[in-house]
Amino acid sequence: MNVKAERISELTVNRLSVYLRCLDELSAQGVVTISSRSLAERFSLNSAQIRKDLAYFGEFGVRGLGYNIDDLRKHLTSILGLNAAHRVGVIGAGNLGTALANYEGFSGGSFAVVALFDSDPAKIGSQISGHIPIYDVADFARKATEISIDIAALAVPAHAANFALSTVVSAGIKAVLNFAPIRLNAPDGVKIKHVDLLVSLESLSYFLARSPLEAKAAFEA
Amino acid sequence: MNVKAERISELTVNRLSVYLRCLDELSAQGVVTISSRSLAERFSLNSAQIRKDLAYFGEFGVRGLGYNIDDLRKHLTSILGLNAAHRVGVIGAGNLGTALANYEGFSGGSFAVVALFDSDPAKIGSQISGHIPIYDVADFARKATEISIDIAALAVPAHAANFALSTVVSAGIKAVLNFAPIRLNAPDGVKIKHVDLLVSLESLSYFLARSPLEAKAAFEA
DNA sequence: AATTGTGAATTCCTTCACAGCC
DNA sequence: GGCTGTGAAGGAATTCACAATT
Repeated sequence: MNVKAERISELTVNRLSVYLRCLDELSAQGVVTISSRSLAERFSLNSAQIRKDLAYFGEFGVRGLGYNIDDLRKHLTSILGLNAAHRVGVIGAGNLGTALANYEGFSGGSFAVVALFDSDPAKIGSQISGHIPIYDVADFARKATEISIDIAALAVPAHAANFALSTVVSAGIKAVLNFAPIRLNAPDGVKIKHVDLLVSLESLSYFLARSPLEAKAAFEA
Repeated sequence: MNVKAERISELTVNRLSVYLRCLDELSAQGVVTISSRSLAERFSLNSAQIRKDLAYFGEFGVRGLGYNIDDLRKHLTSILGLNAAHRVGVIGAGNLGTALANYEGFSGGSFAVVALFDSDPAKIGSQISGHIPIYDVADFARKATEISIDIAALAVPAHAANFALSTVVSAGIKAVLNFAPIRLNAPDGVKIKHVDLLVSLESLSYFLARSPLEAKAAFEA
């Protein structure tokens, strides 16, 4: 599948995911073909960027015509490893963990939250939405094998994140989505993606702090 | 404050946020001084990166000694615009919106969710955790002014995200945190940050799909 | 004529390496 | 001696621009 030996950058992979979602929507609208230019316009990207991103993996387009949407969707789905559904285990059955378990955005089908794990005896044994079980985090390794979890989401406070990480890593998990506002170091062979709300908010705050010029302009307008 | 006229990259700003949180922790532990090298080790970064990031804004260090932690915290807090608390309005009072309203990670104090907005009459008028009100999203502009919202978080399904964006933008909001899995285009003067769980998960999926190769390489080594 | 795929050019980001200072 | 601040070098990501193709 990976035609070029070259290492693919994370930025490229993230964009492929964005492209795929857009293609899904276009396909649902009955659009058959799209050019890199009109795809690029939807994300204010350069069209060469899109062609380069795709060209790492093969020649999916037709010169003069563009890309066949359903064909490209199949390729991207396969490249991103989305043919088989991934089974996500969430560590931490608090507000965030519960929201993840109920998140409708996953209904596309490639990801399913199959269990939550907590250390609170009051939560262990109950279920979210009547069908997603909450297990004891101490049983993570056994349950993860049993129910084939391949991605762990850490939805615990910062002080518990390192322990949660070592729990899932020693259970053999290779892919981790971390929501705790702390930088975790991935052991070799384990991929961690950080979703850090405080970084995002503080970056917005920086922008607001620096835009008095624009605010003033808007005020005078 | 911004000594250099140069434009600061988003990557730099994100890192400043990470540095600040680490400094807060060190300060709580009673550490007084830190060098760029030992700070860098905590994030597996290059120390020159940290010095460069800070040097955009001033000369905060002392040669031979490093940085005074409390001094640097004050500077970063000010640079990031965190002296005054930001008031966040959440559009969408579903699972995600509710989780945001209850999120303990904000308790640092710089951000407070002050209201939620929804279009569901069954939710409007009630409160989250007994103190955060849910208003009609149709009243957003009025309420936003009334309760001084300066950041909007979009916690709505993808199909509602564009409408939510135009609602908050026309109310004068300049900073938006978007959780909907769709790329929104920011109008001039408005900053949007995307928190896209599907992109993160699909990127993990890509890694999992490609790692048998690396596993094999590690085995052969 | 339109659009891809891609080498070359450019821009942006990171790292090196060292003068300057404590 | 140790560490910062920074110009220069190096590397990565993006954009340009055009030959190749339908």
